[in-house]
Amino acid sequence: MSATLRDVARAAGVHVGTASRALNPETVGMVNSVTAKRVRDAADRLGYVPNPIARSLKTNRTLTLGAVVPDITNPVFAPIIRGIEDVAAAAGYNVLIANTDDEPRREQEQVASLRARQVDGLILASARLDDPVVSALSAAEVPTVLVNRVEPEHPVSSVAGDDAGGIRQGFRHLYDLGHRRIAHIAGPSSTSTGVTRRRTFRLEIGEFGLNPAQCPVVEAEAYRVEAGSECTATLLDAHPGVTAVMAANDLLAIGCYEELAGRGLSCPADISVVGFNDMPFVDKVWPPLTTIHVRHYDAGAEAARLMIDRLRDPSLPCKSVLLPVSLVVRGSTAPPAA
Amino acid sequence: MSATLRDVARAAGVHVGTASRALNPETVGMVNSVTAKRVRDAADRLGYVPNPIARSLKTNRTLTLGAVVPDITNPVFAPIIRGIEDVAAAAGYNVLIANTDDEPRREQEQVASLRARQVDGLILASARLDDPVVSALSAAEVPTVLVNRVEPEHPVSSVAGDDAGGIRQGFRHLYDLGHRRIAHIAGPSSTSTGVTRRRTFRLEIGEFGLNPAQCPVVEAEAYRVEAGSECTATLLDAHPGVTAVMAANDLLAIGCYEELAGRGLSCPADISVVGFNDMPFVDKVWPPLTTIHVRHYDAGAEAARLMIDRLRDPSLPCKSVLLPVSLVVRGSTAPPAA
DNA sequence: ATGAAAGCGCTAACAA
DNA sequence: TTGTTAGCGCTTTCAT
Repeated sequence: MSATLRDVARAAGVHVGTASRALNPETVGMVNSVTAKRVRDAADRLGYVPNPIARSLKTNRTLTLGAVVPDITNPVFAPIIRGIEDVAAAAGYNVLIANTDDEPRREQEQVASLRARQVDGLILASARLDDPVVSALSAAEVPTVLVNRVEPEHPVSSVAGDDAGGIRQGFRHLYDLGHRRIAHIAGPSSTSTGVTRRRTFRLEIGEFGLNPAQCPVVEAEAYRVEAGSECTATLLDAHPGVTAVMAANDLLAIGCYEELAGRGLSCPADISVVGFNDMPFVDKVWPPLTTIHVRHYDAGAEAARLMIDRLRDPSLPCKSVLLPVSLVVRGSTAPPAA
Repeated sequence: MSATLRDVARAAGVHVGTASRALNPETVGMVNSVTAKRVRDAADRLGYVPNPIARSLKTNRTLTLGAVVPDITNPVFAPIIRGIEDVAAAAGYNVLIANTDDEPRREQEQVASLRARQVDGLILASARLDDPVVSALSAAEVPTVLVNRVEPEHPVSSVAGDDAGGIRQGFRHLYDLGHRRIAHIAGPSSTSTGVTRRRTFRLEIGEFGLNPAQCPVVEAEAYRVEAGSECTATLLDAHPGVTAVMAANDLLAIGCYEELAGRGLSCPADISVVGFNDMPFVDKVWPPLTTIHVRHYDAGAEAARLMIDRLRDPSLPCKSVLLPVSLVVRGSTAPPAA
C-alpha cells in the first residue's frame, strides 16, 4: 500500500502531528520552516498521498458535492453538470451525480443516498415546485442550491435563467413579425420553469392587447418531444387559425415540428415556432430553431460557486441568481402568411 | 448529529460489535435473530444511517467508482455515463465523474485525483491509443475498464461498439446504392475508434474492388463539427468526383453537411453522407442522417457490470466485449446522380 | 515549535 | 452467539 502520514513522519524524523501540520497549508505556519521542508521532502520521496477518507472521518467534511438531475443525458442538464464539476474541481471538490428521471420517489432515494454518503452539500436541478425533498433538506439544514428550478416558498439559494424575460423576448419577436394568434405549449406545472413561462405568456397577451381567445395555452405532461407533438395536435385541432407557437422548451418545439410535418404544414411559412433553451444541435434541425438561449453551463458553475461560498462561510445568506437569456433568431420564425 | 452505531448498540442493550454484525447483511448470520431484530428496531427508532466514511477507512473499499470521459456534454458520452451510473447504483456504488476535454494532461490529473479519492475502480472512456495512463493503472493493479475505446496492447477489460462491423454495413449500403467513389473522414489516429474505422474502410475498398485512388481518406483532428467541415473542404477540393462520404462519427458528418451546404451542394442528391454513433437528434437534422447506431447506454452499463464483477472477484480475467451495431438508413443517402 | 495522545465511526480478529 | 479490543489514517487539543 501507499505511504501513510506515519511513514512520512518517521522518514522525516518528526511525529505524526507535526507531519500533519507541515503538510496542511492552513497549519504549516505553526511549524518551523526547515522542519516543514524536511517533511515535504520526505512526503515527495515516499510519494505520499493523503487519505481523504481518514481526513473526512476526523473533519466531518468530505469535499464532495451531490448533484441531482432528472437525466444527465438531457442536453439541458449535461452542461449544468459540467459547469458544476468545473468549479467544484477547481475548489478541490468532487461531485457525485444522481439521476431521478423526474420521479419524486427516485429523487427522494437519491438524495437520501447522497446524504448517507456524507456529501457536504446538494445541488438540485430536479426540484419540483413545492418539493418535499427541498423542505426536508432545508429543515435538516443541509446546504442546498437549486439550479434551473426555483422554489419561492423555501429559503434556499437558487440560480436559474430569466424565464420571464425569455418569454417576453420571444413574444415580442413574434409580435413584431406580425403574429397576432400565438399559442403556447406550456411545460409541466410541477416545474417552476413551466409555470413561470406560462404565466409570463399569459401576461404578454394582455400586454400586447391580443385576444386571449386566439392565444391558447396547452400544457405538456413532460418536457419531451412526444408531448410537444401531442400538444400541437390538440392545439391545431381546436385553433386552426394559430400562426405561431411558442414552446416552453426546445424539445417541445421539436415535437411541434414533427406534428406540423405530419399535417403537411410548413414551418415557418404556415406556422412559426419558437423554442426555449437553445440546446446543442437545435441550430442543425430543419428549419434551424429560433429559440431563447440559456447559459446552462454558467448556471451550473454559478450554483457550484454559491454552494462553495456557503460551505466556506455558513453564515452567508441565501442568494437567488437570475441569469440573463437572449433570443436567437434562426429559421423557424417568419411573418405570418397573408 | 445523527446516531452512531454506538448509540444503537446502547439502545439495544448490546455491544457495538454485535450491533455491527446485526446490521450487516453478510454477518447477520452470526447473531441471534431476536437480538438482531432488537438491534434493527433500535436502529430504525434512532434513524441510524451508517457512516460509509468510517466503514471505508476500515475496509479499504469506498463503494465508489471513477468514470473519466472527454466531456460529459458530448452526446456520445452522456448515455455511457448514465449506463454506468444505473448499474453502479443498483450494486450500491456511486460514481465520481471527471472530464478531460481530451487533454492527456487533464486525463492524468483527473485519474490521479480519483485515485487519491480511493475509488475502487476506474472506468475510462477517454483512453487514447497507447495511453500511458492505462499502462500506469495496469501496473498499479487498479481495476480498470475501458469503454468506447479499446487498448489492444494492455491486458485491460473493455467494452466498445463493433467499429469494423459498422463501417462494413455503411460501406455496403453505399455500394448497394451504386456509389463507387466513396470518401472517408477518419477520426483522430490517437483514438482506437479512429484507427479501426479507417482501417476497415481501407479494407472494404479492396473487398468491393473499388479504385483506391477514387476513395480518399482524410483525417480529422478531433471528433468535432468544425473538423468535419474542414475535412470535407479538403476532400472536395482534391476529389470533386466523390459521390458519397462516410464519416467516422456523426459530428464529422454534421460538419460535412455544413460544408456541402456552403458549396451549394445538396445531400443526398449530390453527395450521400453516412455518420457513426446515431447520437440523439441526428434524426432531426436535415436531411435525417443515415448512420450506424451504437448502444452507448448499454456500453456504459456493461462496463460497469464488468467492473463490479471484477471487484467482487479479483481473480476474474480481463474481458473484452464488442457490442453489435446496426445501420439506420434515413435521408442522407441515395443513389449517386446519373 | 513540537510531542503525546485521544478519537472520528466502524469492522474484524480474538476471547469468552 | 456475544463481548472486547485494536486499529484504519488522519486532525487537533493539550502539554511541554
